[in-house]
Amino acid sequence: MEFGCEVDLEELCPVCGDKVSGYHYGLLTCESCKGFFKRTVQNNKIYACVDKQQCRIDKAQRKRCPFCRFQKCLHVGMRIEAVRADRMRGGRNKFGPTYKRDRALKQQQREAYIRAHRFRTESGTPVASWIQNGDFTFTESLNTVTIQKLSTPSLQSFGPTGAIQNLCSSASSWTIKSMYSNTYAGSAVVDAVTLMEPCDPCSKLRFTQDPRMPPLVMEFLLYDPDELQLQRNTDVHFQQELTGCCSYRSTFKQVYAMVDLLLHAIVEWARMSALFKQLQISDQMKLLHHCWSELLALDIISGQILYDRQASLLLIGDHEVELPCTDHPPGPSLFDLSQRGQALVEKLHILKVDHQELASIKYLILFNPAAKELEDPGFIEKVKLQVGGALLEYTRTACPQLPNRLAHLLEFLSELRPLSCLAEEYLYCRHLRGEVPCNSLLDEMLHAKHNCP
DNA sequence: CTTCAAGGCCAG
DNA sequence: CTGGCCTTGAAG
Repeated sequence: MEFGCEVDLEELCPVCGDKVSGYHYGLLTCESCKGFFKRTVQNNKIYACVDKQQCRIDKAQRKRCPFCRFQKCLHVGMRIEAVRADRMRGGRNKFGPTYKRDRALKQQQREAYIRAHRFRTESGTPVASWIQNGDFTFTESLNTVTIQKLSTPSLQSFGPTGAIQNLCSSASSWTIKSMYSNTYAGSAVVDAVTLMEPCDPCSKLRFTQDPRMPPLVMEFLLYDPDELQLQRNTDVHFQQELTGCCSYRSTFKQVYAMVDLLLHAIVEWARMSALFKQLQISDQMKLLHHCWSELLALDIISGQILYDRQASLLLIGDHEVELPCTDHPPGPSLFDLSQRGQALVEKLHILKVDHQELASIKYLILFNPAAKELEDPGFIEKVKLQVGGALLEYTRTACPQLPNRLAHLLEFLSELRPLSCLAEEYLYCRHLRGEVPCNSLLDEMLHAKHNCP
């Protein structure tokens, strides 16, 4: 109420743009499209388009072509299987949890918006101007996302769908899980809470002055752990763990300790994310097991970009590890890895990538619907699209002279992947030789990848 | 108990 | 056939 022109994030029906009346058959739609979809499916209706099957569907014209209207219903993600074959009334269906998460996601979006609003108002930026800029166009990606790929309306598919199966297995060793219950007592002694306390907003306030920064990107930036926080913890860690450790193997011991420390930071960072919290624990683990090496590689590369870490050295602050070139066993060498990493660092330097972009890219890596056996890939896909949309919005406004900037960032991502695979292979080779400390987070990550078929 | 997304009803 | 409003009933 404090701002008369408060932008209401009121939803519009993704089919026709009319006012939404609630969740119907998988997503927020208006009452009329709900009824239309129900009638079509219940009565097995087959429509035909008299034109080119690409009629525009809006509130005024939605009655004109039921064929295209139904196509659009399917395209935006309305679910045939949510129409009950037995016509039973009342109660709840299996989409209940999906609706709940979607609501939470939207709530998160609203909060980010309000926070952004407050920052901008406090920093004296006229509010009205950026509201008029349509700062929230990226949220449209939520509505236009195709949840289910249905090329043609198939009205016969009423049978049990089994689309979401409970494939969850809890057979692995779960160091992450123990972190989840706050009883982790592994080798890397890290106070996980202090590691991830939100950064002092003032230190990043200068970034929030830009009135056009998408709220989601600002949120990512504000909650991105910074170098000082990591360093504080590594100081403690190294004093405790590595004093007097200067034998020839200590270099690798340090690498593993550092990797483990970074992995802890990564897991904690993810866990603190409001978007990530919406997922079931099993999906959280699957995502982390799937992308840990990419996030690790990105962390190391980001350190060089953002904090100008020395190129030939690894990891954090004062605890840099010198790379030996005499790394002869089979598999990739640390030297190879650093060479390839360096190439990517160069690339990011040329791109002049900034903290906002790096913080957002981490979410693109984390929310990867390609991770295996996810319970709710649809939600993860949605988040990915949302993050991508916010990043696109950000790059467009921050760098209007480079309209293809997002494509370059995504290209970087596609090049990061093979590097992270190589790094994983490297660590796995060393793991096979018994060099990776048991019960470490790294140990768990390597097992999760290589034990699962 | 309340919620809210299903199905049902019926004037237009 | 449409779409606004009503009834239902499992989940929380």
